Amino acid sequence: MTKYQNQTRLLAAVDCIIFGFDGQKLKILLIQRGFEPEKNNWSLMGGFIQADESADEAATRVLKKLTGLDGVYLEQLHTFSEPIRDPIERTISIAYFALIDSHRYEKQISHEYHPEWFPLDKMPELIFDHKKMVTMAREKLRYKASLHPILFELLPPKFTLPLLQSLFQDVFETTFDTRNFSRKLMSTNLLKKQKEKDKENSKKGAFYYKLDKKHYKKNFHKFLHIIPNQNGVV
Amino acid sequence: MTKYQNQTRLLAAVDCIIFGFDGQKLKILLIQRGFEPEKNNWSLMGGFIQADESADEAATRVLKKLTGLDGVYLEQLHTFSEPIRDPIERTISIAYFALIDSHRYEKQISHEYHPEWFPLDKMPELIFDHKKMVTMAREKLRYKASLHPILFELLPPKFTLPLLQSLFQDVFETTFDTRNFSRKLMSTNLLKKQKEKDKENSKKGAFYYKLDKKHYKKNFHKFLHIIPNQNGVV
DNA sequence: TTGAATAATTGTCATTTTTACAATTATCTT
DNA sequence: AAGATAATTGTAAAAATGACAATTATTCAA
Repeated sequence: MTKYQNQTRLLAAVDCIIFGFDGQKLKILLIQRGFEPEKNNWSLMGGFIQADESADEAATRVLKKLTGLDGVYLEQLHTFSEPIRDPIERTISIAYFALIDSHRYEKQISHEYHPEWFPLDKMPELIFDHKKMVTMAREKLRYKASLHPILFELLPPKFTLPLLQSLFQDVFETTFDTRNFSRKLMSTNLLKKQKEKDKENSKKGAFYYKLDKKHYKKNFHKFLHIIPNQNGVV
Repeated sequence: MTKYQNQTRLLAAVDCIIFGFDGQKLKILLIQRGFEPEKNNWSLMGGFIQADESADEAATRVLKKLTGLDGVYLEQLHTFSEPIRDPIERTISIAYFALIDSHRYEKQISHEYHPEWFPLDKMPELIFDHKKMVTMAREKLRYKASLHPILFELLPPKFTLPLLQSLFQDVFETTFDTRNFSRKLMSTNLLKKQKEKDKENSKKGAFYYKLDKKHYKKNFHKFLHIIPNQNGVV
């Protein structure tokens, strides 16, 4: 059979908004673009979709090329398709957001792209419409995190309650009452208390917790409202 | 500057999952495809993205072409990009879901595409991956509707509480206690009681309500949990 | 006119969840 | 042994939810 007639062909790319948490701040991973136009300017990690791969596969490939990581939380965010978003040639971009445990990442990073972590309030100018992508990713992260336990994807396998709370506080730009936060999280039955403590960050030490993986997968949909009034959350 | 070298160009289309409510059942609008392949088989309404338009614009155009309607609730759902989803030529499809007041629609329908409403449990076979799109759209509709007041988009400007409840019940495939449902909806302050009643459907008649548009836009994010336990909702 | 039929409307109480608020505990350092 | 630091834990009031059925407005027929 013949091809479709008289239609516009265009390029399709993926771009990844990669979130990480270093124990202090939520950050995103940016690279310096390696080719023209906008060569050496800050950009999301991305790449063109190849003839034999889906967008999901392309995003997974691109993410692995940069971080070396498999099995990363990756979710399609939105497709950006303004005709002139890329000045060289029409390219639509399917944006994905990824959540990674930055400790795992440190060991395997590819330095080929000059990647760097930026706190969200200290991001440089970005090429094309990447700023808009980041904004949308951030909104979606908040939205999902207020309903589903996705923020655990940013943490190492063992983590303390104070660390967990500081992550939530940073994501939502607010503070929580320790007692209420702890109770809420415990009520999910997602956390398994360990016997060891983390003694690095305090004298008393804080108990480690692990995620109950089975419970996590089973109850991903029925999480809870972390944020009482979702002001400004999309 | 020269174009990007050695990359695959492909076609980009939009497909619309159009939901409507006729007072009885939630339905979706399907058409019979007008060209090969799969000519005359049931399909979502769609079209190729043109050179000068974004995906949003394409979806709006396609929707208007079929329904004649402007200002319809339209939201990007997901991009489908399997390499072989269209056997003729590689085409990625950006799927949108639309919510329309089917009363408005009836007056302006285009019969060029042989459109027909189908209840969700009586859909015919669909071409390509359109079944998957519908499934995802339905999940997203439930998900959003349990958190945000989007179902009003399916109703005429004036509607009764019994009608509203039957819509919710159909979407969530459950029943609600009338007293609790009413209390919950009233607590949103989204509804303005009218003085007239609908006498068509009962002897006593049910009061009409209108949506408080200002409140609606302002508080779209802070709706409520209609569904007590979101079992099976994504 | 009255009574029966139909469907809409409204109220209460027990339970659960949420929120606000501070004292106690474990450990290290001096 | 005392002081410093940060983690851990409890309780009571308020709000939201869930489970339950009686009352009301209207029409139609006797």
